[in-house]
Amino acid sequence: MLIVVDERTGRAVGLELRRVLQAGREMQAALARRLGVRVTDVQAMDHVAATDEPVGTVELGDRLGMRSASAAALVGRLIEAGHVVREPHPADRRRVVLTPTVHGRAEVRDQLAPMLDELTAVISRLDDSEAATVLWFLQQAGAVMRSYAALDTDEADRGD
Amino acid sequence: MLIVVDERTGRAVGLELRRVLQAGREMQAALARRLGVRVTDVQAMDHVAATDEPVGTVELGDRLGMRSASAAALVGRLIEAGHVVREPHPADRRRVVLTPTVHGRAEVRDQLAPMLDELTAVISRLDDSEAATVLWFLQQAGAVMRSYAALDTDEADRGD
DNA sequence: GCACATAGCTAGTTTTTCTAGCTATCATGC
DNA sequence: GCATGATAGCTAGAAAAACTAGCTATGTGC
Repeated sequence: MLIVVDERTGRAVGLELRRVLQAGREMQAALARRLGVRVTDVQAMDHVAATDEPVGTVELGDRLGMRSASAAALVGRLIEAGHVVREPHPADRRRVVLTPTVHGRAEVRDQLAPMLDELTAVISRLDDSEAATVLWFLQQAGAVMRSYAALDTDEADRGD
Repeated sequence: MLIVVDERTGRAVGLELRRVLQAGREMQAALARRLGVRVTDVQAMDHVAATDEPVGTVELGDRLGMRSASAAALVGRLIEAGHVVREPHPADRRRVVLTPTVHGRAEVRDQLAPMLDELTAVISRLDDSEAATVLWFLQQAGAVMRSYAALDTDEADRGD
């Protein structure tokens, strides 16, 4: 077995990733307070706004760990608040496509702007190869976590 | 102004960080399902188990973005489920110190073990200097997000 | 000692999520 | 082409969680 990172550093990286996830939660809690909404709603907006492929009600619920009925209620709230719009899916008439409104997108962006600027500043201190390393790590870590989450979906089908 | 990372790569790093935070949420949602508890409870366990300094009821609530009353109820649930114990703070008699039980810690660890192994494998593919870069970035990103969250606490004091 | 802030809790209310079950649409096998 | 089963989304009513308001006890600063 190849060990290129000494054990202590490896532990530190893992721990720091955990702390980043925690910090992300704290940040979202703060954002939710500022916008006057619940944490769930902020998380939902993040998922609606960030994905390349369109998100529907059930998909959104899966990602947030809630049932489809709860997700439907959540989407209703977001629509009523004017944060997202619900449109029919072009190819599948069962589905809907959720898209953030200009207003919803701007509200979040305005609140996060100072933090995103700082984050950009941090990134800009990396040189090209360092940025590539960080990018690779984030991709790998994200993939590992997503595959763990996907495993659960399969098990849920068994209905234990 | 010094730009060492080209704009496209910088954007990619920021986006990937966002995706990691999302993946972290999905992972926790999956973990919550497997353990048969709510997402909030898993997040609470994470904060109770991970910090160097002891966490109390109010502090826990702050990190999760909830009021102290809700946090007290949450702690009650965790205690009743046998996941944490509540002990008096050694120096401040107003406070309590929350500590995960052996049982609670083991339950989470068992469920996460396969994912943590994969994560360790990813980290071990970094050489020393790469790991240092990743560690630095995670520390910086975490700090930025935490300081954003802390800002909110100040504003909340103004009670607007 | 006194005023004020902080940690934690209880009680009652509001909000959110859940379970159960329904319709409509899609995918598959015959 | 049409059953069969799966999937996306929704409604209704029940259960759970978070909220507001307000309280006690302890700590902090004058």
